[in-house]
Amino acid sequence: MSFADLGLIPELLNAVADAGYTEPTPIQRQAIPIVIAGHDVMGGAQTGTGKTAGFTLPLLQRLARHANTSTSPARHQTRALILAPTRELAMQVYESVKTYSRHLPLRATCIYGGVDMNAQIQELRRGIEIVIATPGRLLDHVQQKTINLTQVEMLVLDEADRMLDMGFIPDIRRILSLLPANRQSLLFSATFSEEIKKLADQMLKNPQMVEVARRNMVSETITHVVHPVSSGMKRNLLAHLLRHQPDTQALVFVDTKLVCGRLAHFLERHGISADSIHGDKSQQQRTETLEAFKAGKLRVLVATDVAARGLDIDELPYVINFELPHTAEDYVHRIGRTGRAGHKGNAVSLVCAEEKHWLSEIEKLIKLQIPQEVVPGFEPEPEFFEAGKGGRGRRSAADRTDRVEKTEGARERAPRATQPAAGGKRPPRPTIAPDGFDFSKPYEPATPVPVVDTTTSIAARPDEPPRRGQRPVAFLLGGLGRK
DNA sequence: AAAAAAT
Repeated sequence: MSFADLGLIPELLNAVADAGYTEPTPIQRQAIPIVIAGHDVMGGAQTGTGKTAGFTLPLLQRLARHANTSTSPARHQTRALILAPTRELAMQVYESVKTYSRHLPLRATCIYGGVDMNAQIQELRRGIEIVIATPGRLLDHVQQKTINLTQVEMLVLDEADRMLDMGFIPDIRRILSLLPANRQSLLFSATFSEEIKKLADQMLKNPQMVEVARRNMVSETITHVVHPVSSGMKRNLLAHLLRHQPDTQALVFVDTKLVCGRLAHFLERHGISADSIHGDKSQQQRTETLEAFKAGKLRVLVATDVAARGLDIDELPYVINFELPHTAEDYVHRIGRTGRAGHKGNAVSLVCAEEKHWLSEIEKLIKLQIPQEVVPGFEPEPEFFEAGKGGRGRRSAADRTDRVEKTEGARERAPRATQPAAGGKRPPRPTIAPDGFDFSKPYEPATPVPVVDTTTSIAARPDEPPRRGQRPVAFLLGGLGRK
């Protein structure tokens, strides 16, 4: 089975060949002929299955039927609209459209927030057939009458479930009301809740179902592992793991924007090139950081769930859950950034006692018992191994205090600097960082990692998180505040 | 539970 067998026109076949693809993926085999035939599609595909090309190629072919000919009623009008939930995702679809449309006289542009509107307006004035957009900025253009959607022939809703989660429903409905009723619509979603079905009912006419096997929710080329660890030692363990895999890149997920930035700083201070990406960063920073990571200029990208879905990073070997996601579905999306297109991938999760509950939810969903490996020197709280304990529901203030003490205890037990032999060379002091990191540990990465002078850089940083001894107070206050 | 998205 080749792309030619799917009925694609030569211009598209050439573009596919230019991009180096030879064989269509299952979702492409299913979707391409259906879309070319003009049907609406309800697609149940995970990302990383070739979904984007699966709708981009036939969409271009439909538009190419009368591309910019003088007889075309919609010459240089917006004829296709693709909506995506995040800016990065929109950009990625745009790249795909650009790649496959290179031999066709069709123009595409990407419309999203966080950047200057004027450049987008100029671009739209040129006459653009294919617009890839996030909903908010698109509506902004609609309001300013800088885009006309009355000639749209094709609509794609990508990652529809995510759009729902993000509260985009009103925006989507609004956009739908602006489009001609006589159009072809494609809806892609990883899950099918009642709400998605409702949306599909309103949006699609006699849709054909396209679905890749449900059981392959999680790529089989991914190796999963859980490292039980106390919450206080997580970042040290992360640095430890990264130092033992010196040549690999890793995408590290955290739950909050605050932790995101701090963790990236922590890794940088420990000589591991890292940066962070989250929604509070400027769009320019987000774009640049992602580019740097994709280009291999950055070893570690610390991210919130802004990067959890759909992002395609070539041959990314490691996804690390620094914090376990609180829904099992998020786990599937996060680790879906690795093990793509048949490559091998590793999904590593650092799990403390409080997170055990989420772990069992995840294992239920992916129908897989994830092996647990305690890394020596980074043992978890004892309660991690106690059946039924850990993380279910809210914790009382007393519990929280207890947890802090346990965490501090774990730090006390962390390996101490070895005493220098009398008369021997003294290592620089202190060798134990305030956060408990032990610099004297005999790390021997295969290739040396650049060493930063952590003793001075830590002392010099005014924006450090609170030192030991202050933290329990904050925890206590938080606990009391709950009542 | 937090994050994402128009300003």
